[in-house]
Amino acid sequence: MNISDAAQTCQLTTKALRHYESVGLVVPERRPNGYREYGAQQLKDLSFLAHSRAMGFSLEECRQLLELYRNPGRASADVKKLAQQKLSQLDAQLEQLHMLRDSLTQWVDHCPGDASPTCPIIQRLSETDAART
Amino acid sequence: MNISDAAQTCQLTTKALRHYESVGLVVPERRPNGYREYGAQQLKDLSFLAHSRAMGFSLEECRQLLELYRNPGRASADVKKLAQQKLSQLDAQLEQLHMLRDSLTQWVDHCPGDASPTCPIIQRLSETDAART
DNA sequence: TGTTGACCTTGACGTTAGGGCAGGGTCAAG
DNA sequence: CTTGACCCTGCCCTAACGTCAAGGTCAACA
Repeated sequence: MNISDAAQTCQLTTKALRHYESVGLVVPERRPNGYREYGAQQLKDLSFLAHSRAMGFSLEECRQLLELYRNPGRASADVKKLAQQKLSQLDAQLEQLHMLRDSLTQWVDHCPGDASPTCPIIQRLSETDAART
Repeated sequence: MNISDAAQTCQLTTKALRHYESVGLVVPERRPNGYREYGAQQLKDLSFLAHSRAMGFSLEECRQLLELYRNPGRASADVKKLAQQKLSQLDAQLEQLHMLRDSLTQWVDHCPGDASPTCPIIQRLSETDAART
């Protein structure tokens, strides 16, 4: 299967597929004319990759997941560990973003939003250092 | 004030300050020897920038905020609009991350985490396309 | 047979917001 | 006069591709 068909099948772009090959994640065969030939196994790997990426895993994390996916002798504990790591990252990120959102929401609520220059948002951002809400 | 003192004062790095200058955000004077000289206004701008960055605004968004900050004739409505845009982005990102976290949490909960290769996480990631939780 | 248009190849550069390093100039203290 | 702590510019690096350019290949159609 050609690269663009493989890409469409797996909901990816041709550029992504070339990238995955360049970093050694999914390496297709080559036909005599130099065209990439994606086989059934590659297509499965690419789908797995696409789903892993969609779940927020980085390419390096995907590399580890893919290794486990390909290894029938894997231990589910290893998979779980990777997932839990990602979960921790997600939680940390969520906490951070929540705080930003809460602050920003308050600031927006207190901003008149009219033609006057007085604005609590600007004031907060310019405060040298003090108790900030 | 020298660049490293300015950086320390504003909780930034010298590299960041040089970067902000290179993109025209905060441009200090130069002394005869070529050293950057950060004045009171630059320090205020940099603090404002640091706080804006910490609130999740991109440098381009910071550029607009800085423009409003510097302009005494600004309308708070313009500031509010930028903040609301950022808020929308944050909400969208939070929603996305929440969904990821919820799915991942379920998958982790259902993974035995032992030495067996059977793992719902791997299974979910390799499903060609079906109803996924 | 020739030619077009759609596909494929590689390679280089752009993106964000700086980090890190190399090579070299400047300054203040001892 | 030297040493160490600064400062300067410029280049390459990050993640995960997107975009563009120049050129090779292929299948169909006149």
